Amino acid sequence: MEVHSGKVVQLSGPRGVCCDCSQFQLCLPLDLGEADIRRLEALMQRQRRLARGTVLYRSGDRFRALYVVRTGSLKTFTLSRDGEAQITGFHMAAEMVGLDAVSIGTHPCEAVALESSTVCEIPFDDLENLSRELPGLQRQLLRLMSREIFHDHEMLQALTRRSAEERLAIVLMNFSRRFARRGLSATRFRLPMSRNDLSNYLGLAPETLSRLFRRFQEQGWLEGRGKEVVLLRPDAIQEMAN
Amino acid sequence: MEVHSGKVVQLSGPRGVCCDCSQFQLCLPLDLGEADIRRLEALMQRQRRLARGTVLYRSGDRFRALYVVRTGSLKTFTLSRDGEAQITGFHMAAEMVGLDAVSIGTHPCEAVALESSTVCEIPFDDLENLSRELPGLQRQLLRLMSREIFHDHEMLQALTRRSAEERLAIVLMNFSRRFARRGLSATRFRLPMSRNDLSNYLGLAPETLSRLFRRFQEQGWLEGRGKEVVLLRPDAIQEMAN
DNA sequence: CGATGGTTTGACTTACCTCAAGAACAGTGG
DNA sequence: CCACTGTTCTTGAGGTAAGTCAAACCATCG
Repeated sequence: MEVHSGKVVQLSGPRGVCCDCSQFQLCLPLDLGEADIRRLEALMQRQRRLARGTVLYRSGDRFRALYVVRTGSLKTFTLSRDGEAQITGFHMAAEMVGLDAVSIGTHPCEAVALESSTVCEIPFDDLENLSRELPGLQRQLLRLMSREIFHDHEMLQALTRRSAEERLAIVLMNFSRRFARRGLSATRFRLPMSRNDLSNYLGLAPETLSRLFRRFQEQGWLEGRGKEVVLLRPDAIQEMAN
Repeated sequence: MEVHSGKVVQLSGPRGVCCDCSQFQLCLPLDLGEADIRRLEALMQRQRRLARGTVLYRSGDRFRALYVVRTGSLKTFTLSRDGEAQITGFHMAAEMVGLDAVSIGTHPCEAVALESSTVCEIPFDDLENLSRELPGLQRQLLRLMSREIFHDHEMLQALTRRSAEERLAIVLMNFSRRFARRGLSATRFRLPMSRNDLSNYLGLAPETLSRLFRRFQEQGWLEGRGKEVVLLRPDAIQEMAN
């Protein structure tokens, strides 16, 4: 699962923030020369600030760029014919958004900031051109997409074969891993999304999710007030997630 | 959804069968010179025959090649810790298998022939190298992966927000479209997989699926004996699938 | 022919959803 | 700092879609 290996490429952007790639998955496993770094850097100059609730792109928008979350977090969701939303993913710092649009040229889902966030815009045409010259970059791009597929398959498995409480355990451990990857605590973190969003993502009613949180607390597995969560028995939760 | 446009590249393989690309999604939208066609062709020479039930690759196998289904059909599925299978997809002629392995270098799922089938093997390293020189090929590769993500998201939506009968309607129309795309009848076809596999894919108990088929027949929407299916009211089924 | 595995049917159970009503919370403005 | 309003979250009661279990049925196929 972890593709984070190899030399870390440190990029410093124009304002010294945008292109600090120590977290950004697209650069990480690359081993580029100074000149190549500059070129990749050039693609990532454009940065956008998003207030909570801001739409990054809408379903149906023309696909022009991929985005890397720099700070904060986003959710992506599809809207069915009758306006029902289905959340397809949450995207935290260092993660990429928009990969599902490459195929059809328009965004099949909508991306919205869950909190005040910043994202880095990468024009796709330019990225594609550059990746033609940098084999490592090309491979990494494919890897990211493949990883997305892999994740979706895990999610499919979870949503069909697992009980509600198993799903909660799975998603909790998933977040735990993603926070840990960024050097944050694996047992004490803040879920950036509402209970509603989370229940939607898990294919459950909000009421069911609420009851599950209570049950987990009664069992002494976690403590949570609001969005803050402390995992007291990560081993037990992991066991449940299997 | 349909990326099938542009000039059709006709390739004739060594035995005159392997590389007839009129159906193969990787070549379709390309506009290549004679020399390039030969090179792409060269990647696809290796063909494998699979008897029903034959394993193409196992979960955990080192990832070396992608496969294109030439005839017959395959299923792919993941195995959870405790041996439970979750079918992630059915793959018919002209469709590609193995894309989810690019990320981690090993196959995360297992591929098995549903009937006597043939597949075309494409060594991934070679494909990657060639795609560096042929921009159209590179883009098409990304597109295929993105389409897979798109499909998975649709599936996620179906499995969480839709009732059992809606799911059946969705999958029936999906197959209908895929058969039609290959020039076969959209209303009269043979489902290559067992009821068990189909129910697993839809996240339902086999019994539930059986009852659904009966209900659809009672309503005069379809007729089916065994794996043969005739859609009598595709409009109604489409309506249900929404 | 019986043996094997897939499929159907019926009776019963249950995990989760729905509905409805409070409770906690987050802004907003006084 | 406190009302006030709207929103999100929790809790309870009751219903139902789909799962489970068990048995009968039906195809292949040696």
